[in-house]
Amino acid sequence: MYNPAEIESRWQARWEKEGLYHANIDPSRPKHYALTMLPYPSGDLHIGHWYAMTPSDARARFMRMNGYNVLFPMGFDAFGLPAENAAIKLGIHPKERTYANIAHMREQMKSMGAMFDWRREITSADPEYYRWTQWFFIRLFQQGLAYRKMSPVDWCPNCNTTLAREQVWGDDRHCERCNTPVIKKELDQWFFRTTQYAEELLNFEGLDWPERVRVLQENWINRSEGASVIFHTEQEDPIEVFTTRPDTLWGATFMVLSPEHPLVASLTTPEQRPEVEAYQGQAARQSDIDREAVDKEKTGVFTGGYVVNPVNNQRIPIWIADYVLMTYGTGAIMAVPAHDERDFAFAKKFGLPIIPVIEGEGGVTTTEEACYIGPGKMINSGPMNGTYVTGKGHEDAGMQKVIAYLQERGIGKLEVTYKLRDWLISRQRYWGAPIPMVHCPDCGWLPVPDEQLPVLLPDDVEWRPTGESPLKLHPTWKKTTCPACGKPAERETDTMDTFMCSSWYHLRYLSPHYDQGPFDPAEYAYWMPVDSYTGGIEHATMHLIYTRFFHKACRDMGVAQGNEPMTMLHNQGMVLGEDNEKMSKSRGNVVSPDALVERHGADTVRAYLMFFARWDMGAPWSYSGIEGTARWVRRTWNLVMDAAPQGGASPEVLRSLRRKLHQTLKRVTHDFETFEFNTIVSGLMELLNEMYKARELGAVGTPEWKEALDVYLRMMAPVAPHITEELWAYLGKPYSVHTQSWPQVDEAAAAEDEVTLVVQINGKVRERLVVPAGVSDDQARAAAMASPAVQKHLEGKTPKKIIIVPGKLVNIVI
RNA sequence: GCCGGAGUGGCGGAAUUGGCAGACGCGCACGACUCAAAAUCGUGUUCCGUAAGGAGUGUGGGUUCGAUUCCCACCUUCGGCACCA
Repeated sequence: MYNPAEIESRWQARWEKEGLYHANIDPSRPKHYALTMLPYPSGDLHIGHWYAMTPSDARARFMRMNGYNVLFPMGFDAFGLPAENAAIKLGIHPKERTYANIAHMREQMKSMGAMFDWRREITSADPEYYRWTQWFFIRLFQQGLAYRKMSPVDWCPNCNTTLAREQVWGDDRHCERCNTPVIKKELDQWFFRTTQYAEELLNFEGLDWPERVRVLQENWINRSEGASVIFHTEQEDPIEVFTTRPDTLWGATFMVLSPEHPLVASLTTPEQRPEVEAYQGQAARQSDIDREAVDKEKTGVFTGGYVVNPVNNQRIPIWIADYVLMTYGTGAIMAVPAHDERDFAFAKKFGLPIIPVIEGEGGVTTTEEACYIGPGKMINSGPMNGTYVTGKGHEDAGMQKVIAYLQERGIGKLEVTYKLRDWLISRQRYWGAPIPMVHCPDCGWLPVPDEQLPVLLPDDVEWRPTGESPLKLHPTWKKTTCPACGKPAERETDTMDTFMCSSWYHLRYLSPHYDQGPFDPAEYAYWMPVDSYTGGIEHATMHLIYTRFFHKACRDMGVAQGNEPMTMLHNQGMVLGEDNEKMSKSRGNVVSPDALVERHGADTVRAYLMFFARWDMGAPWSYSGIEGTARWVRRTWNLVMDAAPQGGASPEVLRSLRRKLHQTLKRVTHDFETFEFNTIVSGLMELLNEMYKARELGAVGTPEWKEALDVYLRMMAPVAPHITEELWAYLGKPYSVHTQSWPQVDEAAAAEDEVTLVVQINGKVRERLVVPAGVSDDQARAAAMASPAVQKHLEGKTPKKIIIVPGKLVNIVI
């Protein structure tokens, strides 16, 4: 009787005791660093964690059986808001709660039977870990990649903290954690210069990553090519604008500044001042939601100031309008209403002149009614008249000509702009790694000396939210002395965004207790880079951009090697509830892995998660569906354990058993390589069905049968590690099945000796003929024509044409 | 609006390169075993049709001897971005 609970706990105990999954440097074997994104210790392991981790584990096991020395570590991304929020609600210290959750989840994870090397476990909230998070912050600061800036930031009034751009979601711009609409707040904050790597981050060379992630990152970074052009006010103040359409410069009839633009105050004439200031106040009070509504009626105010268009010396008015954003480009635009929809709408509303400067094919251009934004030849553009432009990027010859013209006259130059912004690191919260910086009234901002790291997070703080950083309210914590002059100074009281912790965790796994640096260089040299990274697509524009940035910055400071930290990436989809909705407690559709393991065993749960959907797509859960996989696992057990007829199998039966075995091996091997877990399981199911048939026909006891069992168990081992280990031992084979090598395909055995030849007439299947494999085209044609069914359908007509796909198909065209 | 993915039986899904659509599993139906039920085993299961046969991979076109697969247009849906100059 198959008893998964007993088998699984017994083998797990033995594997752990004997260190079966310990990964150590071994120069004699090729390495494989398999990494799956570490969980946040929310309290309970979710079926989604199983869905992410167990197929990744199976893949890691497959690689191990293929001769690789595999590192497959696990840890906890333990800092962060939810722990703090939950703690506030329940009155339990975040640290206490987080570590209790970790203890619980670690035990839950062990029930997966995964090949995690627990000796390498990390917890990002351990001082032993965040000492090095702080060390990296200081290195980035020393590289000039960390800087402080007063800036308007997205602030969640419920979480009482700042949010990065990607932590603000949806049309109503709400907090990703608590759904509260965010507001703007002006704060002095730490930033990392991710923008310095914008161009390099667009280069995915050598990365075996999904197209989807690449596109998301490209859109996020959003490179646009154009020119920067300098205009001068009548007071000779320069105003720089960025434009992707320098070819339309002759059509610029006004300029628009963002209401926050620094020059607005000095440009505004006394008579316009009241109106301008009122508009600025109104814009400041408006949330981004209102400001960014696309179809919103344009608003704006004339400043009273003018600039001169450098190409034609036209004097054009300067307006301010909230459709120009301070956070993109230079916060100022040249407005060309004739060839930009937004400028067109603005000009129409405020009665500003519209001058067409591009004429499309057939003389099409902008009229009072419609704005023409397509390609064409330049008109009304003085020396550039007649130049053909597409309006798309630097590669356009017309564009090059225009930019060259601007450059010669010192008016403008080639420019590339990115939407990517610098990474806002500061969080006004308690449960995070303290930013290791000290502010001295005389010396300014200085890093905490390395030997004083870690800057410990104190336990005795008032972590209930006040809108101020909890560390600021601690009576003594922030008081220190200046590392340079020794005078009293204050610590930075903000903590770091947790994405900082997860940007380098793959390095800490290499040597989690190493105290001479963030990682042991010998371990780094052997294991890095990560060969296979798996995790959710939701991290495409956050974690995966940050960790790439981090790696490149480390490379440039000589701490890391290579251009990329993770060479291969695969994303799993999401397991939805049975109701096809996202799982949530409030919907009551959450699937508990613990209950499933108790009922079916981990092997069945693992197998079902691999089988029930394409891994990269995900699908709704089905409680009845898992019965099928449970049946398969049980049938595997019974195949080995049940009494069966001995002997009597014909050579044909044995031949076809071997054929199916090696065909399956070929397929399963391929599917493991390409992360197609669902067809791995279905392939094994098919093979099992064949083995049952062969067993009924007396195959048991033959060498073919023994080979089939051996290979079947090896193939199944990565999917269902416990039952295969048990059956492997039962068959008297050497411990452990998981250290066996992956079987080799016998191509000759896998080859078919008969094939089904499909005969079509005008593309419709009319006959299926079983013929020997390797049949010649002539033989195929003859066999097809000889078929009575074919003759019947030919109705005596002569074929016009006969197409033959060797060994597969004959299509007779009449 | 822009970018990307997806659309195949009652359901989850399969189909190396343009060549047998629906593997595998769920569910369902019938049968065996059983006093009975569960479990297990067997058979069947895209739709229409008694059958011969016909239709069929979101819709409409196209290329081709042949299209789930390639091309064009569109619809639905999911995800991302969105006054980005």
